[in-house]
Amino acid sequence: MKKSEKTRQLIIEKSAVLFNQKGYWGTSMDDIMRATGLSKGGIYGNFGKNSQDKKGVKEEIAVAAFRHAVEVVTEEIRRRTMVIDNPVDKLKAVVYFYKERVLMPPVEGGCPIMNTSIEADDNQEALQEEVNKALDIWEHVIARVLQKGKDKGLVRQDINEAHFATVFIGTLEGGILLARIRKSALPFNLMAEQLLSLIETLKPNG
Amino acid sequence: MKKSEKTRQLIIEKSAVLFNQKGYWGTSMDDIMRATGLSKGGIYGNFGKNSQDKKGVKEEIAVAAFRHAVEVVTEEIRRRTMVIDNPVDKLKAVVYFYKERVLMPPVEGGCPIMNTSIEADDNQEALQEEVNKALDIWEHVIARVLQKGKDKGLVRQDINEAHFATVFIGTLEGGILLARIRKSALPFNLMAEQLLSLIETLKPNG
DNA sequence: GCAAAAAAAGACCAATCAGTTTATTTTTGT
DNA sequence: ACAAAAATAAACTGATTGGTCTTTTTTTGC
Repeated sequence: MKKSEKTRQLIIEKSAVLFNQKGYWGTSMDDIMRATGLSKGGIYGNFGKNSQDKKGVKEEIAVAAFRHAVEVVTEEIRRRTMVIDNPVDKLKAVVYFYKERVLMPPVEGGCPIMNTSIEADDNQEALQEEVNKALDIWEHVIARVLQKGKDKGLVRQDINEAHFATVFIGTLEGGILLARIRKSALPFNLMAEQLLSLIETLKPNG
Repeated sequence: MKKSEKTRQLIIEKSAVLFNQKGYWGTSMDDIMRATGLSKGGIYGNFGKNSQDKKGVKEEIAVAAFRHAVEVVTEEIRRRTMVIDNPVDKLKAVVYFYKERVLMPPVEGGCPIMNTSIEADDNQEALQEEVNKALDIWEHVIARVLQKGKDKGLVRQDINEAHFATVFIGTLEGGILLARIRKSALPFNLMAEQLLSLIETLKPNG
């Protein structure tokens, strides 16, 4: 790994936390310099290289940081759920994961999808698109789990996987939002209760 | 009504939209000047009056703007629901309202509670507190509707009003978030479906 | 180990930030 | 209608914004 790639990674990792905590407009290049210990040259020398001009380096970093933040979260969830075979238990494990971590999220600041989507300006198309991509992936992962469950006869055939995935994510996000406002896990736990009942209804012969 | 009060109201109304759309850090005093057609003097002359110095006028406006935005939303919902007596139908009407308005919200930019809570910095205690107050009121309103329903025998006695209120709001917010990311009402409608079923379970003798 | 290339430091830029101040206009109470 | 008071305009402040540029240092390929 070249030096520049290491530095790039450092910038991405440090700024991912900054952006997730303080938002895009609340984070300055100076913040990123301080967090990485780099100078202007160190930052601008590693970003904006492959584009005609360096206008928009901050947004370029924000996009890379967002991708990284999502990757960190998904990786932690993957670690927790990959050992679980049963699709119903797998989904429950995701809920349990969030129950443990709503107030101590993998990336400080909360859910990157929620934070980024809400703050992303209309002219920040790149960021908006990244958010949509991340959501697409999430929904597909859940839908695939359900499909496999159907194939094995562990999930009812009349379930619409895509629709279930949307409700699953929406309920989690709603719970995360309230828990963060209240600085308490209780609101999330109430949402989780609903979600766990909903997951139960996936089982056939119920 | 004195002139200054009219101007104050103008500033609050215009900046409520700005803050809800572009966020606190994304909105500048210049934006507010342009939106109101006022100069620096016009803005700073009407805010920061009752405090020792004028440091923090922007946040003072943001707090007033947030209160106003919440008031606009609640007023619209009140208009729609006050004619409904049955508590179950009343809650359903709230869901219907959001179904119609997720992509055309009373205040452009979406739900002020969601937007403000996510962007509000840790040092912006005033804003955080306003968000919590607004959420308190919302939860109490819903809880009171449920309590009245219990009194009339239209709602099951074993329902925890406060908990139900939290799940109600959380599900709405989760739906709003996804709908706004997708720029589509579909995700909200799926969440609304769940919520309407949940509301049905409030009925006794079910 | 050395020259070429890459990376980083840091001074610098114009633009913009929130906020202040003074001069002028408008509103107000009489 | 008029004087006092309130409201507003607009020039100004110093700090900070994202980004550029030149110089120095470090890494790289041989």
